[in-house]
Amino acid sequence: MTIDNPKYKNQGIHVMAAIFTVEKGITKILLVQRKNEPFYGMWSLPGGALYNDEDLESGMKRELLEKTGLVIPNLKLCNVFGKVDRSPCMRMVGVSYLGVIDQKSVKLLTDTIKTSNAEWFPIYEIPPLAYDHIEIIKDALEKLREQIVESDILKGLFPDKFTFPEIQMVYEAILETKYDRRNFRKKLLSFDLIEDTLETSTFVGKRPAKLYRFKDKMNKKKIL
Amino acid sequence: MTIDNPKYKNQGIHVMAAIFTVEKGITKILLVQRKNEPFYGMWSLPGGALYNDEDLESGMKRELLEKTGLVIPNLKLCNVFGKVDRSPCMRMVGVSYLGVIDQKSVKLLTDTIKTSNAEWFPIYEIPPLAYDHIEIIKDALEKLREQIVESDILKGLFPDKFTFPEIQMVYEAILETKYDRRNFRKKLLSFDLIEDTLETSTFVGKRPAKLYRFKDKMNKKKIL
DNA sequence: TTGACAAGTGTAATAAATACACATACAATG
DNA sequence: CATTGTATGTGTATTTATTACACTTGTCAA
Repeated sequence: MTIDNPKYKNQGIHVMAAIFTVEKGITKILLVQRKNEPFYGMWSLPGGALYNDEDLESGMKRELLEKTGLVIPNLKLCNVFGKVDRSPCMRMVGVSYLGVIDQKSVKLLTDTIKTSNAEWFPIYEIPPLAYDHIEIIKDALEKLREQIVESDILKGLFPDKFTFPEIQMVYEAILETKYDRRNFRKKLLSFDLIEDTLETSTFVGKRPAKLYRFKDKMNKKKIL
Repeated sequence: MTIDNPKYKNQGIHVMAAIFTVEKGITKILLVQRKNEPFYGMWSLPGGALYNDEDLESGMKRELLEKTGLVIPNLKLCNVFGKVDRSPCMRMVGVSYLGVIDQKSVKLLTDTIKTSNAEWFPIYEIPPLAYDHIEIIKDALEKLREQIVESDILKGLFPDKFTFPEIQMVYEAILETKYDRRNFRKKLLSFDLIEDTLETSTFVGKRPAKLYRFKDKMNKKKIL
């Protein structure tokens, strides 16, 4: 195979990040506003073209930093989008990443070389998006819902310590359900993902809550 | 972004298929032998470069057909491999697919324009492979083990009818465990994936077994 | 008809998931 | 300083799912 064969020419790889947060019980996603054609002025997932000399994940991290200023600790490969017509200019295969972060702990860049804005949008108030990004978000949200069960992806939201009421609220927001306090605690502890810090949150005027943190190791899920 | 920017030039997409079968209790994978540099003479997963004018999955199907003669009914997107140095010539991002088929029901092409052979290899007797294909197989096998539980991916092995002893043997081969006959039957039926055909296998001289088939619809898995 | 062989089936014991209510720690107030 | 409000923490009984386990049935061949 040679680079000069027109069958293979003009291909590129696009990396995009679906970064979620939960704020006051509302699940939100990070979008940026485009400053260039195509899709000038429209909102889209942060991302861009992969360079030749960088790994996929490095490219994703660079793009995220350039367009939003964020560094996401727990970025996970999510999916591939390969329809011929998904990008109007050249042939781009899209690779999506999934991440979670605490909205309050970060400051977004709101003007960069390629974007004129960056904002968190509630997942039920997403504006019209560039490319096939709305499909990519739907897919990423599904994956997020699968992954918060028995994975440490929520470490992005709680890099440090958290209380049970806090993390339960996040589960309920993302999965759109309510759980019994006692059963939720029992279940989450059984996953062996988190541990007691022996500290308590000295806090708002009610009974203080115990503080937990994510463990380093992960547990294996058994099948059948 | 423009095609002339050298940062983005010389990228390509490689599609590869990890096609598994089970024969007499042995899990096997389909490999082809390369007829060209790089990796001349070595075995590899069937696959090749994506054309500009085809969707990812179409490209995968074309490559599979060209290199092995196979048409796999239930091909599933598996993973993406994006390390810079994974291909020695130009920058190629790899996309893997996962499939299952009945070895007995197909005839492999053993000489094509790019390959000099195609063979089923037991997963514990895989020869040295081109590129990072051994990693891709390990990953695909993990995914296969996840997917045969509560998905219809084994439809590829049993496009038509099958008996419980037959399908149990396949589960046991892939997952490398043994299951109790009664419990296995109860479990598989509870997934709501298969149905009784009301026929029996008129067969080898022992008690005839009932025949089942995969349903068309699938069931949803609940989380937490 | 009888024996060998693999297929079919049900139930008891154990483990997991669910439903549910009261006690406790802090802070603000009288 | 006692009382009240509020959100946190905890245990147990019930139901459901999983696991372990043994005998009966249909066909072929002797």
